Amino acid sequence: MPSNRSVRLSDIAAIAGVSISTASKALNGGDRISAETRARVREVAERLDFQPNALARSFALGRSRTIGILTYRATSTFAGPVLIGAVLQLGELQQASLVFDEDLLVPRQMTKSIRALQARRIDGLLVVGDGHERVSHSVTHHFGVPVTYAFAASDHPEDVVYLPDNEGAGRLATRHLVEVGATRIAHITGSRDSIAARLRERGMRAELEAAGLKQAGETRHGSWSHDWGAAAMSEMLDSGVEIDAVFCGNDHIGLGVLEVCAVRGLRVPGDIAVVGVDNWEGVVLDQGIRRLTTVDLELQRLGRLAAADVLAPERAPGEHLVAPTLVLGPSS
Amino acid sequence: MPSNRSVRLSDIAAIAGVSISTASKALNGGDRISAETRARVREVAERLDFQPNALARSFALGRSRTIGILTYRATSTFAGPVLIGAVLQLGELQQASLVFDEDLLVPRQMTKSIRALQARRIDGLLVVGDGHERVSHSVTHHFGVPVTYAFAASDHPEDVVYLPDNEGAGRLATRHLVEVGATRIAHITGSRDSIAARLRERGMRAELEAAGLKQAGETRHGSWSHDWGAAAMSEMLDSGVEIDAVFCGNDHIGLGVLEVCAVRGLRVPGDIAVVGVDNWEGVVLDQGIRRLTTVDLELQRLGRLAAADVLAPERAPGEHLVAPTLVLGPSS
DNA sequence: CTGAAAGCGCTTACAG
DNA sequence: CTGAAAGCGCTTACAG
Repeated sequence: MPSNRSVRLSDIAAIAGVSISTASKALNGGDRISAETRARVREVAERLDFQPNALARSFALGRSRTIGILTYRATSTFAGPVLIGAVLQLGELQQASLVFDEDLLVPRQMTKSIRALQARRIDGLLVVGDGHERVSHSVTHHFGVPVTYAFAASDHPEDVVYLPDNEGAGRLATRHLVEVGATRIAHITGSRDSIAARLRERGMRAELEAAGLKQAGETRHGSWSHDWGAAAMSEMLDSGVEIDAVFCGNDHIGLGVLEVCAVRGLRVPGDIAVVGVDNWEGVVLDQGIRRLTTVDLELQRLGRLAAADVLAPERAPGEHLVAPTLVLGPSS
Repeated sequence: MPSNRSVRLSDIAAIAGVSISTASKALNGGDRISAETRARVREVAERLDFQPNALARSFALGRSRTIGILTYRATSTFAGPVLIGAVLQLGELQQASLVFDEDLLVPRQMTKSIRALQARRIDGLLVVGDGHERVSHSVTHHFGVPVTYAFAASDHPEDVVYLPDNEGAGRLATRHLVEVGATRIAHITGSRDSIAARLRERGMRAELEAAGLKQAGETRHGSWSHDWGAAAMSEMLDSGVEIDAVFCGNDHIGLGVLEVCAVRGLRVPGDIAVVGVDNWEGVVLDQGIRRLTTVDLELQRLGRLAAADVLAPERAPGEHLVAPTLVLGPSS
């Protein structure tokens, strides 16, 4: 029963026999107050289950405890986890989220969203993008409150930006393959134009070099699909390149590679070890059974970190890369 | 530039040469006011880009324009889209979301979340569950504001509940198969204990009956996996049951079925038409190319509808089923 | 139709 | 250490 619907600070003060200002200080921990007064007020507040009216508090302090979230395609496969991580993190920090899904490149829409967010007196703003491939116009200068970019590259170098560490993902996958004994590692990946693909490849190269290894064959660029993975793997095997592992640019490609291995009677990981990227649940798990070793870019955690950053007392400008994790499966 | 940071209603009033109360009435559309006064005030407000302080407004009206969201496993595959739909819908309605992810069955956690939400003076509450299989304890009586349940069965019959129409999904899939000419429709699905599985099957039965058809063979219950789909399909074909279509309880099963068809040289949909359920992007799409006809339970829309319901002036108690949609692919 | 005044429930200098 | 008072910026009866 919500019996405390209307317990006010003034009630607490009256019962404790102090003024409202003293009661306020007692509860909020100011310093010029006697220990016994504080204890008495707190005891009364506790007993009456006092919950300070958040509306009045916000009004008095000028802080809304609401963070704006400006999203571009919130429903896309990869932006979804970022958004969910953000709203969960904000909730844990007792902050509400005011979410607008807009295309940051359309000035008209932006203006409308920006005005609405300003009117709501948000305490900070989180911009959630749709990955590496798209640069967002910086909106930081429109706001007098902290702005953080998550999963979005901003065009302003002083902005605080959180991105997945795609290069780190390539390093992590490759180091793992080296550690399980692979020495002839091939690479099949997505579009040549993709920034993420390039970064993952670069990470692989760095790690190969560190291990004193050479890449097996040339990188095969194509699409991010199962069919491309299968086609490229077939070609590669037919070409006679000797390989004992494949680092795949994403999970779909990885599954295509696995399929070709199965058809050709190659044992995985005995003959060929395979690692993907994304840890995309629907792709990589079949009713809880994992089919592929993969690298998780930790997008939900990225959302959480970026959201917490908006409220952090100290914020460092520039890019923050979120460390990926390796998820072991039967393919390595 | 946020030059309007401190334009207040009193500024507008002063410039327009009216009192604050008159200015307020002019902007908020009260009736006892002259047309010219209203026009003049509005013109001034427009010119100065006046944005009423949402904090003051909330305080005066006692409405926070914030909706609480109580989630159980917000990050699960199916609850995610519901949550995203909800926060996007609320944003469009200018409502902030205060999200707590808690297990509704753990009283301790609940109590804490409920108190925090009450303290924030939320205007309404949305409970987001994790599907049909789990019944949530009703929390409605803890709140003096509207409570709606999304993707969650409540144990109180008067609660307002939004659920996917699993029976409708079974009907929709079956009707489609009938319409494309199937007459011997088999059913492979998940666990016998699953409520969703039972409802989908019931929908199929109803539609078969309506079409004057009999199900081909018995329903095969197993897991929701690709491997089960393949195994069950193989068995079924070996058993000699004549079939020209399979209604699959989910997409993974559907893909398993497709795989067996491919191996056995059965043309899809020429020899056998296949329909799944879920429209799970990673499963059913390969880089934009669809592999399966499926039924989409419209979970994101469910989240939107439930969120809008919290704020609706009239709310109908009981279950609201959200209509599924058919998504055509190459398998039917 | 218009405006003076009270009220929403806190916080925070400031005087005592 | 404590309390009276002003202030946060709106809305809303109510008197005129």
